[in-house]
Amino acid sequence: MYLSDEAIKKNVFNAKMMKVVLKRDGYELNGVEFDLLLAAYILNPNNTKEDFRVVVSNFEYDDVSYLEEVYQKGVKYSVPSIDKYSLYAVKKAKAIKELKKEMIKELKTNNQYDLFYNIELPLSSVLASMESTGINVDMGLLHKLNYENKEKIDKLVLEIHSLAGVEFNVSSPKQLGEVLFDKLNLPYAKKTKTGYSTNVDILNKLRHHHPIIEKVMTYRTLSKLYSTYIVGLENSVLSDGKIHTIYRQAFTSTGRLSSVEPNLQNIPIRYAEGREIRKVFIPQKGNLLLASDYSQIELRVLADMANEETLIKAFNNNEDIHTMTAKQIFDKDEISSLERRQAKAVNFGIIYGQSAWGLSEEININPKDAEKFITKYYERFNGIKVFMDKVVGDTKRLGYAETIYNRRRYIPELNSSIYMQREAGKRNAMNAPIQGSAADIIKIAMIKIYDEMNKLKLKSKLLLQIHDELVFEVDKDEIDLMEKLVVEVMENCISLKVPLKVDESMGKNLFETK
DNA sequence: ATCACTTGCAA
DNA sequence: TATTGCAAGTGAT
Ligand SMILES: [Mg+2]
Repeated sequence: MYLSDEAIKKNVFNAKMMKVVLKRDGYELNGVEFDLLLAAYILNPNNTKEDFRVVVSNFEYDDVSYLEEVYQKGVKYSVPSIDKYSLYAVKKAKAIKELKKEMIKELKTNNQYDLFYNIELPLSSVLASMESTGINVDMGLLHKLNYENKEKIDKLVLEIHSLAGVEFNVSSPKQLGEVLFDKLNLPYAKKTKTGYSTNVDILNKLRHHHPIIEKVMTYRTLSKLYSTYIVGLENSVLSDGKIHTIYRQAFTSTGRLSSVEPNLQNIPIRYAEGREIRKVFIPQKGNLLLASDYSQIELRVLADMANEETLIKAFNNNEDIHTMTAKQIFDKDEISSLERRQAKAVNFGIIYGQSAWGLSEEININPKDAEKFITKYYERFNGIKVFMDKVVGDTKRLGYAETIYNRRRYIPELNSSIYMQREAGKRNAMNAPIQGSAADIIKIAMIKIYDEMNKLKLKSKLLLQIHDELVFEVDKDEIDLMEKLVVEVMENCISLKVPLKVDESMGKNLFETK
């Protein structure tokens, strides 16, 4: 009753975790009006630890033990005695009580109370529900993929040893480097801190120099899939047959979420072999999966924030943005697929604050041409240029960059005496408002969708968030309703100078949704 | 055990 | 010398 009573207000540290743990034991937690973890994160997302003591230390408060003291480290880890834990709990409660007022005051001073109270706090309930629900997994298929991949990898290793004329650990970049560049004397030897570089860019250049290269590349692909996505996911399935990822809500410096144990925000999709993994993610009986993703949300956010006329017009006319960009920077009307690809890279680069050199490396052109593209881009999209210069200037002056919803990222590196750090600081400053505002927007959409689904007492569930995409488990009786509801809310949850566009796709597994 | 490093997966 | 992440395997400590 105390826990579930909305009218009894609670002040806590990490409401999301509390809700998930309590739910597991059959208790509901409602009425949270202050979460110190979230408040501290909003006040400064660089302070990113989840240890209570470490967080409050940033507010000059030290009368609480470190987690390590309460639980011990490593093998010595143990559940503390009741007395020890009680003291810890009471100290935490006291700290929350004492810090609450000044933290809320600071949030209000910064115009961040709305972000705290109306976005992050309600979002913690949405995320708790997503974590508790979990996503269903086809264990049989996962085991089958395990067997098939193991066989392929074993064969590849034998072939690679034979081609090398020596047995070695193919997974060791050190040993592989020595085989390729010392024993086989292949070109493009490039040093890293610890030895030769053997990453995919290097291997690609070596493709036609020796038949071992192709095999090594296939080995890399398959062993990545095997270790991280087949064995890794198998080990993450709980006794309910589901995977329950944990979202870190108070961690990234831009305001994005991240996903751990396992990370469900980096499931393969770009290449066919890896994409197969997606077939193991299936809905519960009587449901389908619905994936809804924002189209070009970061460029749309940029168009809005920079008030860039040409870009705004293009989005309002629902033009293909990369083709439009190509027309502008190449000064012509007919755009080849290569030119579109290059323009797409430029658009990406703009969001990341990329240099001409970086762009040239990315799309294999010479730095001079890359420089021309970028110059032309800023000429044709002058609003972007003005905006980026303003962001860097403001950030240097204020110490932080900010999003549409006043989320801050402090960037002290901008005043560093070291050139590289200053340059990195500029890129961080240019990227933070874009990536961060996109994160704000999808968070708002999640809250509104979750509220609406509860109001309508729907059986469907929000399962996953992948930065610009939401995945739902949709009851077969609610398909039409959910398709409409999700697009409607995602596209209209905020109003920018450009429309937001959402693509939806329904399927029997995560492979089919797209 | 823990850590730094390299590599590769996603938006 | 492109942003934000997580995690596996190796090899050193
Ligand atoms: Mg998208």
